[in-house]
Amino acid sequence: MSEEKKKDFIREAIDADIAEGRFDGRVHTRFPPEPNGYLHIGHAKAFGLNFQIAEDFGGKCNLRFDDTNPTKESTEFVDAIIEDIKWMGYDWEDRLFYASDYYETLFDYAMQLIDAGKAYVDDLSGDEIREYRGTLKEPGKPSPWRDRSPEENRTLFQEMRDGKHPDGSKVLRAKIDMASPNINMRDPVMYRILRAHHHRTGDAWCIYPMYDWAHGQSDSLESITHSLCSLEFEDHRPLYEWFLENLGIYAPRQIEFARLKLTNTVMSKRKLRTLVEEGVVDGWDDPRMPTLSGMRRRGYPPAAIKDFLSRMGVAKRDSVIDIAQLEFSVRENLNKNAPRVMAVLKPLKVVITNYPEDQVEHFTAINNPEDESAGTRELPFSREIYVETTDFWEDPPKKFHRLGPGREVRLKHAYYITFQEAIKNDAGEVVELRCTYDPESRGASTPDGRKVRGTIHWVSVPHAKDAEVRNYDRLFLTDAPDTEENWQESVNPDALETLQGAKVEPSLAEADPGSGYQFMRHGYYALENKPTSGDKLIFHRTVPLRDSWGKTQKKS
RNA sequence: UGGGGAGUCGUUCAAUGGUAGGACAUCGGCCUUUGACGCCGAGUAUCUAGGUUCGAAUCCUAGCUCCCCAGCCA
Repeated sequence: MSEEKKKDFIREAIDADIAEGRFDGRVHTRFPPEPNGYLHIGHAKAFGLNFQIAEDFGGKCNLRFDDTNPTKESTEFVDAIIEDIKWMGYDWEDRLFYASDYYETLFDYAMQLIDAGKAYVDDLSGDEIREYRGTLKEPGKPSPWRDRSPEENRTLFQEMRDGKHPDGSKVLRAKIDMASPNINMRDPVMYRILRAHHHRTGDAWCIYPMYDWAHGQSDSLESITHSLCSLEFEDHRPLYEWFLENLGIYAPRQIEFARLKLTNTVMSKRKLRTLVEEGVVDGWDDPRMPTLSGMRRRGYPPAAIKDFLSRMGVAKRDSVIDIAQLEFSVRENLNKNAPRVMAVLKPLKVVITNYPEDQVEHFTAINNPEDESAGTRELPFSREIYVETTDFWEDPPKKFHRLGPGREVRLKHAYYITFQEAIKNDAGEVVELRCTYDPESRGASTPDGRKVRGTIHWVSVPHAKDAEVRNYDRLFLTDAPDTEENWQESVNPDALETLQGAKVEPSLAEADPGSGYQFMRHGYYALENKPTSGDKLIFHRTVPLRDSWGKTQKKS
């Protein structure tokens, strides 16, 4: 289906490179996450693009952790990132790398620049460096240490590595141009002294490369042909090229694209981390989060996420995509793949007064009308059933095709029943319904072919299984909370609704953790994928069914 | 107002000098043993002003608006 789809500007650029014979026609990409948080759907756009392009062009894609800041990184994040990318169906084979694999090489490269008089050790403090850097309009001025000799720089830099200087006392900087209009070129810091335990190199190093110094060389070392990254690195490109050129090593082509943003959520790692740390959500994998682990738990199929991403395409313009677009892809996927089951979320007991007291019948139900191969299952039916509380209305509007005074409805797969009486408690609340059924309507249609407009779902009381159902809504009430000063005030307090007393059909007792279903007339739900205590079933609402009835109701 | 980017329906992606199109969203209608799905239909867009051209979203000029950059973060 995506065959006729227009190629994006990146693929066009790669086509052109191949046509020219650039990189000998090779295509080799990479996804370079920093292991300082969980991956979200924005990252999925980035790694999906890299892996997909490699696949489409018959090339390869590496996974490389850009682990240059040990104070923020951990193996927990490394493991989570690996799990998420695998879940999305991508494979880097044996090409799993870390920037920390290259620390030694990077150190040697730095020495090369020092020897060439293109890097120097600076004793200025952090504040001073900032002052000397100038502003967006004013050029910077050279550090007093800028003209140290290569010999002295070599000695000092070695001492930095050997731990002879305290944290923050010195840095290694590239000697480029303090007056450059591009601030990234004003003698950027290459190394800082940082006595921090690294998740892979342990305490072997007390100096760590800056991302800008590590990134381009890492791509070079891996013979990457196309370094795809987001827009904000556009003006770092000249710096990366400067490093590569002055080192005299292989240079990839960097192409920048716009990050993915979604409405009604936040996407920055800092904000996601805040939500986790302040307990606004239960963790990185809370189903309300835009993280891949959250979406997995919530029941979003990887294929639906991929479909969404391919529909969105890739461009350079800043955009915020309506989250409804994602939900569309999820619904479309689940509509084809999710088995239909009946679940009563807010149960109301119905006694079918003319149905034999101890009788149990079984009806054959189609598992998925969209997929014949999904087969059928047997549904037990008895005198007492649960129906949805909202499927009864004492004083219904005209177009309410459900239970109410004098109304007959179809019980999906079973019988027609007609409302007779509502039993109320002392508070006047309806606690039970009395109905009669038409034995002629077995299988939910009658010989006389009469029309019954309403069809409702139900669960047999003695066969029902208990379940907890968690209904999710948008995490934020506003379109772009990311741009708001007090963004946390836009958190949707009703983003989670927990229903404790749900009753579901017995077949669900055998459901696999993480598997998805359509609760008919409600939405798509996924069984909790984490170990739970007790035998209660916990379902997460993946996405509700579209509801034109609810929509028209709201209008009136 | 230094440098780097970007402006096309409500949203997003296309149209690469030749009829501005798709998807989502919205609004109608049909269908229905899920008020789902499906089907049919509708409306709404080229940032502005000039210029080149038979013809401009596309090329030129001048503006305007938005995003990114002054971490020893990535």
